[in-house]
Amino acid sequence: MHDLVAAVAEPNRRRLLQLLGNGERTVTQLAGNFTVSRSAISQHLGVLAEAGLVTSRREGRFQYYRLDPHGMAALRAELESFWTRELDQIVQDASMITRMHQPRGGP
Amino acid sequence: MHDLVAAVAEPNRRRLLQLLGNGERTVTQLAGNFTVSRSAISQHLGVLAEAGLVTSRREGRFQYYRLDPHGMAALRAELESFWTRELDQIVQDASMITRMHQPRGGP
DNA sequence: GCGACGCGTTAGTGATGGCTAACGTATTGA
DNA sequence: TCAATACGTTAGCCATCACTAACGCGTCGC
Repeated sequence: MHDLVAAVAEPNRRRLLQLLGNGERTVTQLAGNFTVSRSAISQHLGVLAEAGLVTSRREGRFQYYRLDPHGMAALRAELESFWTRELDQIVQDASMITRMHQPRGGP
Repeated sequence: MHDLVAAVAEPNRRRLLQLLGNGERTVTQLAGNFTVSRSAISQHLGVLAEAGLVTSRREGRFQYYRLDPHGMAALRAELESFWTRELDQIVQDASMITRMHQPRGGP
């Protein structure tokens, strides 16, 4: 995977990271939350590991995956370096317009 | 493109959005910042337009592209909904560790 | 009208992605 | 020892991607 952002472009992988936000999980535990096969999840975890976003630990038959804080920090840094002040200004304009079109109690 | 985040997974497209953060640009103006062909840039712009992140306006021979505030807001919302409090906590742990390893004037 | 310009579109190609099915391996409990 | 469990790996398939080259179309200046 040529890019940290590309690693989280896949929705299932994003969901995996969110699940791992609650702590260590085994592959089977994680796979229980998806409709795709356990093999697919294992491969997604491999991608996330190669990207440095997760690490794993062996315990008996179980392979526990957890988030890698360094990798996650790097991802956050890359996202923030992308999201410049200019882009933020554009979004603020959008919320202005939204409020204009929905004057009562917008988000 | 099946996903807003996937639309910005491509580095050239991220760069396009950043360039458009400075205001409207023509295709040739944008393409001047890249090594790939103008056709490639045009296709990337097409992807961004289909994702609702940019709009375009015709003026004579020139096609001006600009950011779409609504789409950019949607992208921001999706990124923020992904980046939960749990993930943020993990990253804070990482910065703690970083400071422990580089005690003097870390980022 | 005519050539130069700005741009979109298309065809084609090589690479990559996501998935399933099947197999292999280590571990556990009986 | 044997079956079940947990997991990785592989092969193979189909879809999608990023890109270039080539063409076509509208627009502008002359």
